[in-house]
Amino acid sequence: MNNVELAQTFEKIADLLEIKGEVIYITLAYRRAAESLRILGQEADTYRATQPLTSIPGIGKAIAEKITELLDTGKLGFLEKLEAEVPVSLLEILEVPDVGPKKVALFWKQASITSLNELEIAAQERQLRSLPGMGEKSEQRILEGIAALRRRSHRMTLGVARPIGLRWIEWLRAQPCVLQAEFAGSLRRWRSTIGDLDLVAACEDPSALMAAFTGHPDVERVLGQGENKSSIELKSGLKLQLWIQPAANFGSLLQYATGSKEHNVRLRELALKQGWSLSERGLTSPDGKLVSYPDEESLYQALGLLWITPELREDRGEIQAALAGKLPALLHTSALKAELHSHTTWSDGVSSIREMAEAARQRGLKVLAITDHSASLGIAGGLKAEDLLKQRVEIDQVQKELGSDILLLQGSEVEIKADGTLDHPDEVLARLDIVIASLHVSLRQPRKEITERLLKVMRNPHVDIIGHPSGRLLPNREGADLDMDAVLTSAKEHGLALEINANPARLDLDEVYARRAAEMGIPLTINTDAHSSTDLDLREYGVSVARRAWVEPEGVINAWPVEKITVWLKSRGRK
DNA sequence: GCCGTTTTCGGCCCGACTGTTTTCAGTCG
Repeated sequence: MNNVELAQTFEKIADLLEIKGEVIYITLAYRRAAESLRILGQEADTYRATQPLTSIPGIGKAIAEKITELLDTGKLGFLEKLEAEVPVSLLEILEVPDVGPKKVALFWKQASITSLNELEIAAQERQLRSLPGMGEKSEQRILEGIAALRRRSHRMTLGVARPIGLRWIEWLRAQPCVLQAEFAGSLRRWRSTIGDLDLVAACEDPSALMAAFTGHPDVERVLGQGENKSSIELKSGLKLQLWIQPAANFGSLLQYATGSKEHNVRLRELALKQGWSLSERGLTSPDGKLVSYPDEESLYQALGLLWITPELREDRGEIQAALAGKLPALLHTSALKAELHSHTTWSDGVSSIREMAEAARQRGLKVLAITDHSASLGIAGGLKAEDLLKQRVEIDQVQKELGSDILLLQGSEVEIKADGTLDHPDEVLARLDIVIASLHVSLRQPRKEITERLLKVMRNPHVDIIGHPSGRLLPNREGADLDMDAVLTSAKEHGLALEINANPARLDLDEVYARRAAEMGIPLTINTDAHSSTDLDLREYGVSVARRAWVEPEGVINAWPVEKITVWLKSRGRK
């Protein structure tokens, strides 16, 4: 059982216990443990070989025993007993918006409803309104909720959400009373996928702004409307929330709406220890006096903290670090000097070598590696060995024309074939300036097989970088079922670099393994995998992964001085 | 169920909004 499966098991336990009516803090403990496992960056099975599971935050004696049972037997007696008490099909009802554990228990115990279909029929037949605490409106809301659930649009990638968020900010700032407006939530934290869009505004006439918001022409339904907070569903299915506060309190509001929820909980606990109570309205002193904060910096400062960049606000140690004055010095896009993964018209790119080089130079890059696909990736027009010789001539020519402003490297993104061999023979790889090996096909191989396939490639001394290691495609296609512990260990052993692919549909390595890799001292490389010159602007998405992974500039090859990059390549046997 | 520069027991974040209610419970973020 891997960490994701363990986490899902504990989330299921939490849901079932909540419906059962267990004390809320017990369910919270299971959820916290699940999250800890998700971000561990090392399989629990490997972890326990060197240190006790109870050293993981949020995991104590009871949950550690359950993990051990799951790892050793694949089963959990506690869960089996629980499932015999609480029907698992109730969990699908829990997904309905505005239906929580209390309502689920009510439907189950008082109306014998145990599935989504039964709930829908009962609502259609007007049987729910007679239950205690229910009425006509609640019944209608449940029918709407079921419909919303069925047409639910899945999470968006960051690359889709950012332009939408920016347009809404523009709209907000154009409204008459608005003094400040930002997007908040997971979009501001640069999470790789985004569910709903959270917006905040400072405005002295909130009711007018709320009316404009809920009356926007793109609105399909108004989900809620109040003085300080409203939420809408657009015709596209996207949900938006808007919070409004006076400008004097914009910092508290922005902080609150940015989250994450877990970060905010920790922050409030910290405030409480210092005798304050924290909310989106500001800090309340023990004698009930409310203090507002116009910006986030002053709010964090009031709690004795350095300002924490939104990317770190996930309750992964950032508050302790800020208290100790030891926040990481994170990477900025402007620090990137190199792009080591790009495609041109020689394979499936749309820009020429010259256009790519010019675009890279304009963006302040000092190194550009041209890494077109290898032959077997037929769909991408991959290059054969003889094509590489011809391409080298063109690269040399462009290099001569552009002079020393930018260093062009000839590389290849070599296909890792299903049997674990590479698409070019070693003598061809040896002639190149840099080699990326990537998985594109047969990603569904069983864990053992696909891990061994990748490890075999990593042992080849002519491979410098593993491109987008998992092969995932956001928001929906899972990556390969790799044993990442083994992959990271091998990268460390062979001095290989692992890529953080900056394409918002990839962001692969993800932040969990990027953090682990950096801790292990494995060099990371942030590349856009550009298929056009404008794709070079995707660098900021890759940087966001590194930032969320606490990676500092020294850990990223692209942020090294050019001389250090060439020294690294030489150390790998490149000329 | 977890955790400890107040505590190994007794705490564990906070407010807005909705609907059903005459003061509050449930849900959400």
